[in-house]
Amino acid sequence: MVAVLVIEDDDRIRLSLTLALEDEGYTVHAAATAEEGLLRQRREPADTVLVDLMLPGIDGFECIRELRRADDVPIVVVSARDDTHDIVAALEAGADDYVVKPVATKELTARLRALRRRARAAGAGPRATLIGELEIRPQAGEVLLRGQPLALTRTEFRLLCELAEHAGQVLSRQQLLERVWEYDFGDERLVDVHVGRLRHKLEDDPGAPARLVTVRGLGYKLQR
Amino acid sequence: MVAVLVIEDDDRIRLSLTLALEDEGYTVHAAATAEEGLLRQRREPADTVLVDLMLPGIDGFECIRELRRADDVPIVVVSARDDTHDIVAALEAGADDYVVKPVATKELTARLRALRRRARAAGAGPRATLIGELEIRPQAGEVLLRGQPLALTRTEFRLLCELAEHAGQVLSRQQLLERVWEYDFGDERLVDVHVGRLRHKLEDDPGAPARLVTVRGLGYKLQR
DNA sequence: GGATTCATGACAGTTGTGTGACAGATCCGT
DNA sequence: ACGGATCTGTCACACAACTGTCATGAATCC
Repeated sequence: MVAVLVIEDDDRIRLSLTLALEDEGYTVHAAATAEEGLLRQRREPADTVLVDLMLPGIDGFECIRELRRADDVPIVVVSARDDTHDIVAALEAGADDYVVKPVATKELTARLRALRRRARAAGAGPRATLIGELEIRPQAGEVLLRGQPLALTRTEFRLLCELAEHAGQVLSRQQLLERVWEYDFGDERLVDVHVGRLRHKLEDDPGAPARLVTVRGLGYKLQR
Repeated sequence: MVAVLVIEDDDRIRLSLTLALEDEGYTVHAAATAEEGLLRQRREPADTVLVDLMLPGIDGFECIRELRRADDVPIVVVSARDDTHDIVAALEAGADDYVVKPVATKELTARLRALRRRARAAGAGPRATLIGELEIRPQAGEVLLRGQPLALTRTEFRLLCELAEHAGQVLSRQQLLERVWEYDFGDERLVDVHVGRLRHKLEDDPGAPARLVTVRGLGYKLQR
């Protein structure tokens, strides 16, 4: 299931894009503002983003830069025919491609396919996600707590990613060893140590963990 | 036997979905309201849920969020063709996929198969179940009493699971020893002690047990 | 009333978890 | 290549939580 995020303030254009893309078999996430689109992308990342340049509030350029900050999801800009200057600026801001209004469905889907193929060839990884007050950006290799970046080591980062991917579920030390360290056997206490170190960085009170909790006898769990 | 829960208020659509799915070999749990569906899913979890967005009382979105809270059962949304905004909202609420009315049986079963395949690949575990006011979530390693988490030890948790799996039936001390402790022999009084401890955590008045009752001469039983 | 069954508090041994110390590995700038 | 800083994995110890046993007394049965 391929998902496309459409950020477009004009209701009629947004709806027509949505229907056209759905007819082509895409799952469409629609947003009327950059803010809404960015939030949506954080919570449930699409595989490609289609963004109009003329938006109320945060404009298209800023929106592109913000999307880029999280990961390298392919971005297609939608612009008016004569905005050549804007198109250049958008590509500079980080967009990958553009289409001009009025949008021809055939052309749009062709470009989306091309972009996705390129992205896949480049080996696209997992997308950024938000869990509670934690934002994880695998591409950028960074984690934000309430918007503030956390300085995590690589192991801590991978451990957190693994826990985040199964947020709300308990992961055993064995599972974590296998997935984070790729050890098929080994000392499970290793996990404890790194969990402890991670807690010092992401818990307000490491003595009473609220986010990364221990489930005695079972393992660890990242609260949703 | 694969079970699908269908939550749909329109009698005709519900019936037609039920018949279509049964023809495809699914076991169908049908519910006309979100309340009924949620209850049903807790008591007798299906492998996939099909939910209409327009429901009386608790609406489809809330219903999706509630289902998600318990476990990661695949959820498919059924919506009217032009509810694109609603579809987006539903996916945001935690749905995995959607189909639009009128539902084509072929498409529906294809999507169900795809979802189930994905769920299996992700290694789905046992589903959450509800017994009276008790909710057991094996994946999250937690038990809720009226929505409040209970701090159970591992033995207590396993004992409760065993009793829950046969809720309403009496289990002898010997059976519990074998299944929870994997002792083929041993002191049956051990069970008494742990039942007592469990009662302190899940009975309102441990002196007069209402949920975990003893059947003198036979064993213990968890009330449905 | 005596026998049986069950509930419970106390207790000691066991297990599970958190953490600080440390030495080797790795990274990085010079 | 060198030296310092950071990171990683191991270990030992402390402490808290859990477990199983036992003794005692209450409830129930015959």
